[in-house]
Amino acid sequence: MAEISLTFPDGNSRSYPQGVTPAAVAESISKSLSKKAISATVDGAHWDLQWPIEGDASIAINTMQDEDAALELIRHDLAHVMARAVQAIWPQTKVTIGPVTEYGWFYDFDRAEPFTPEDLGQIEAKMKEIIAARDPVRTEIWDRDRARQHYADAGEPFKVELVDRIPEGAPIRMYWHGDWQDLCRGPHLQHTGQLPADAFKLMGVSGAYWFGDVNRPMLQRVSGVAFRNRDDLKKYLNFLEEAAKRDHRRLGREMDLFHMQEEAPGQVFWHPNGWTVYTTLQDYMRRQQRRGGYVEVNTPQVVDRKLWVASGHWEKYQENMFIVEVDEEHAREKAVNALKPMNCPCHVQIYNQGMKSYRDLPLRMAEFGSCNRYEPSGALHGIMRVRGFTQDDAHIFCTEAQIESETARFIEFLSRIYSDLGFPEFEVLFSTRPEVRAGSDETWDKAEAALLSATRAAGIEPRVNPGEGAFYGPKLEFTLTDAIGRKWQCGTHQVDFVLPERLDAEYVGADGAKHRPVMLHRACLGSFERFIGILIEEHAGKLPFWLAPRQVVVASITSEADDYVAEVVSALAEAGVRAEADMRNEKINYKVREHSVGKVPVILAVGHREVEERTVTVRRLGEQRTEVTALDQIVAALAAEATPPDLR
RNA sequence: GCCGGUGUAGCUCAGCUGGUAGAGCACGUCAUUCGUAAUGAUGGGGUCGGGGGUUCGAGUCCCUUCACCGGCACCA
Repeated sequence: MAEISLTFPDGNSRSYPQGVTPAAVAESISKSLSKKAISATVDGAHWDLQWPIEGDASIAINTMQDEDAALELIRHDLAHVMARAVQAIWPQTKVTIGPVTEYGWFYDFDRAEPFTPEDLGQIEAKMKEIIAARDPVRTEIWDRDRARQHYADAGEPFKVELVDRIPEGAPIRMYWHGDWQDLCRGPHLQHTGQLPADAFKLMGVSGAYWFGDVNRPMLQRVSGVAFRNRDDLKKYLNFLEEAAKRDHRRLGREMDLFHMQEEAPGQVFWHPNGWTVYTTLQDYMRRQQRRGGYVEVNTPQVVDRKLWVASGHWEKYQENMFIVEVDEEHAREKAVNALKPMNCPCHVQIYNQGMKSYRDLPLRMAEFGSCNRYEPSGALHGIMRVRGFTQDDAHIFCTEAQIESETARFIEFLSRIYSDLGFPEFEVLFSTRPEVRAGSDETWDKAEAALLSATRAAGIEPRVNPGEGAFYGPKLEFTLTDAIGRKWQCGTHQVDFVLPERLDAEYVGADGAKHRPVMLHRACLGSFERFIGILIEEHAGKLPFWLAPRQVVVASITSEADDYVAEVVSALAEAGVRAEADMRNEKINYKVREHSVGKVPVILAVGHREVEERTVTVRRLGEQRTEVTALDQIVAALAAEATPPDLR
């Protein structure tokens, strides 16, 4: 029999018969390794212990110490164990797919009855039984007809479809966990007893379309999380609790920033505190835009259908628009208007007033554009995904030759803003031409090259997202990562060849002839609503001092200090600090607690001593420590801190 | 939009198998003037998300509708 040579991680090689399995290799090394082994890595591929190795290769035997392999196997085997448990309890359930996710797995089932949250406990108990049974896992490769027939006989139509979808030439692997069988690409553990029975948890039930397609049946997804040990699971559950505490919907209420109500779903009622954050951020953006060479405009909310037809929105975006019909007395038919879902068509109207020359370009037109989109009800989420919002929007009208320099300029503009707002790091995604598109290949070549080279010139290598560009042009998307690792796409920069054409924008070139400008759609924050939501969650409500809605509370310890409290508050207000007095007849403990819960960054406590010495006792949010400081000193210090980053 | 869940006082939540709504916090009043995360007493506050039905009787059961939550789909 032919021999092959396997090279171990330490560099040593040994020869084995061709077709040897990693299980046998582990066995040949030591009894204990063969027990502990969970899988192998063969030439970089994750390899089942039962799969034969047919040629010379590098090999490493994985154990639970190898985190990546261990987590993948634990989660993947748990998916199978769960599906088995579900079919054991409800035999009529049809199985579909059960992949590994970031922290666990899910399995989609087809069953007439819905799973209830109470069912989860039962499923979990059954899973633990299966783990305790230490059932062996085995695998075979079948041919397509046999696999298809097997699933057809078993009444598993989804599996039949999966068999059909496996590409020609790829092995069709059948797996057994004990006597329970599933189609699976593997790899899997040796036996169910290798699963940690105390390190997983079922998290919930939800709906999911088969293959993500709205037109296909809706399945029931049961999902879980799993780790290598109980501590890791606990850590993860803790993390979820922490994330829940940062939830902007909860903090929005606790900090009295905004509320939402049934009568205006997906729209924000900004309270004084929240509106302070909003306007502070907007003031900052307005200064940045002026500095960045933009002109600011403002355009109508309710616009006649004619414009949306011309721009193409009526055809492509209508179901997302709020339509407003107006019955006018002498008109033949109702006037049909729509609330603007985007600002671009209106900006072109301003551009089109008067003849533009190439000397006017690039023309950077910004608007804090208030838009309304009829988002599907299921998409709404706090102030992050809403139906009424304001974008920090701008359109740059320029020539094709200016795309590159304007892109570079925008990336610089956005970098500074993100850095000021506490996000020095961001990722860039570059979406290239889709199948269906407007504009010539030559134009696309130029635009894509311009975006790419401008991004690279900024020292950023974008991740390419092939074919995901808009039909009207390629785009860059800018994504922030927050303090707990979640990603938020905020900024965007899109080239548009189509809208200037549709809305007939033109300029007179140096040659005296008329030309089409290119439009660049761009935003940094995206929408104020969403960005403020991100800021709240990023900082867990403890916003940077300059953005904090209530910056300072001056709290009296005894009512004899009231006059001095008022004096301190007005000194701070005079210096541009948002300060308020708390002269209520309450103990200082009570006041400190209340304002700490309200995330006020600085509490100044004053009693007899402070009145006499003209000082204040400073307590910063989250610190136990207090510090006595002279009044004029703290006023100057807080005034400096309250200054927005761009004015320092 | 789809699947599932939830909706009781401003907030967080209790209210068993139907018998006519309750706590803590918040708010008002009074007392207390207090040194860094809840002082005490006392008072007011709910057509139980909306509509319809079953029933002698509905917060509780049924239907319907709206909103929210978790996913899926969507985010040209």
